[in-house]
Amino acid sequence: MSLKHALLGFLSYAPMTGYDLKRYFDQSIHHFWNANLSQIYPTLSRMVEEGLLTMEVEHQEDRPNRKVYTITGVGREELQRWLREPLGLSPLRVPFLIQIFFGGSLEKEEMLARLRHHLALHQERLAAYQGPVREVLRQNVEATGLEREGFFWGLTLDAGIQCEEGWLKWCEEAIEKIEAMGDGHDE
Amino acid sequence: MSLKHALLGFLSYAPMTGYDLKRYFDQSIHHFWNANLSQIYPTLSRMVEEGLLTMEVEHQEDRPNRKVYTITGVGREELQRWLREPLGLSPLRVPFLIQIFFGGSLEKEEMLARLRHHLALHQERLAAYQGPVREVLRQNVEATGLEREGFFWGLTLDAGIQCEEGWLKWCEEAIEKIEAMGDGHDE
DNA sequence: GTACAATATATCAGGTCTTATATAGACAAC
DNA sequence: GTTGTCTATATAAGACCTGATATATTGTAC
Repeated sequence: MSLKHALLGFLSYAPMTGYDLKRYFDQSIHHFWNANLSQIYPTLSRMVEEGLLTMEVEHQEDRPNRKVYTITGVGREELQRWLREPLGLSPLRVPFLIQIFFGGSLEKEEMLARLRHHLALHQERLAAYQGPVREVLRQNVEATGLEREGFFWGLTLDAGIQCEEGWLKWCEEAIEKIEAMGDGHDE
Repeated sequence: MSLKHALLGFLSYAPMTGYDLKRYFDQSIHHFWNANLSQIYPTLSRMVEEGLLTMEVEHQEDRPNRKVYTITGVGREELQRWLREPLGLSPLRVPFLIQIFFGGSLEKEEMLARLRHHLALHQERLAAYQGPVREVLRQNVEATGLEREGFFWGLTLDAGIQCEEGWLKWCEEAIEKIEAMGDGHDE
């Protein structure tokens, strides 16, 4: 289970609450793995049962108590073990390509609209990766001083950018090909 | 729910059993959407309840009866509606990048091993897309005569290829960068 | 001729993830 | 002044998906 190991990873930097962890997810690995609080909380509880984490309650008066999670020795070992484990390729899940696959019955203009919309979404995402997302990463390296770690954080962002560039190129080529087609349902 | 619409898509070509549908999935959209039989069967049942499909049992003596599913008018309408619906970008889920992200604590050689392994997997997959997968697609177009549909089937395969090429480039660049690093745990 | 894989069909248990809901203070908008 | 949104914390219901299991025939390997 990858979520478990992502949580171990962040908790190997410092003890945190589920809410803190969610913020780290959103800030740093959101471009290749997301998680909801409603998924993080029960997973943390399970990890305590498994001995990977310990939990301490910090009382607060004005809002719900903070449950601070700390990684155990067993947790660190498990993280190290998993980091060395060879993983297969993760299957893709792209609903948009289902629309394309069965798009034979749509008119040419409708298909073009779909593709142009998708192109715009990927352009936006690419711009975010190259701008604000890269910037947050840089700030995190500066704030923590984790130079070596930061190098690998950057690598994952490079992967996201490479991916987006691939999608952009594909969208552009697909649009060209469809524009070159005859009108209506034939070519 | 995308699975539902993928099933509607295939059933818009011809009536089929769950088992048949699984074969189509594996043959044609496997590179961007997969589904198990254990997921397909209950989904088909639900779709009958929703009025999107009808089911007829064909008795067989030597093996379990065939349950043949046929798309209804309502089902066709729902498919057409969905094909025109703008979709957001699907979030990526790449466990391998979690390993990279938290890989700062691994030795250089261990990281290189991870990346080279991953590179080989993507090379394999790219070769499959360019060879056998493309060939099966061509045969399906020939067998069905669905020229226009085949064009869109091909587009989805192009997307898969583009994606794989992006990954290959990323892996190669990452390997170069890490090789250029000093030994041990620094810089 | 016996073991193993593939074809053909399907269910069930359980794990993962999403969506909706709950509480409560602070702060901004209008 | 009240509506909305943000910070901060968490649970519950249910949808979605994976992995294991079941059965019976046909074909392949040794």
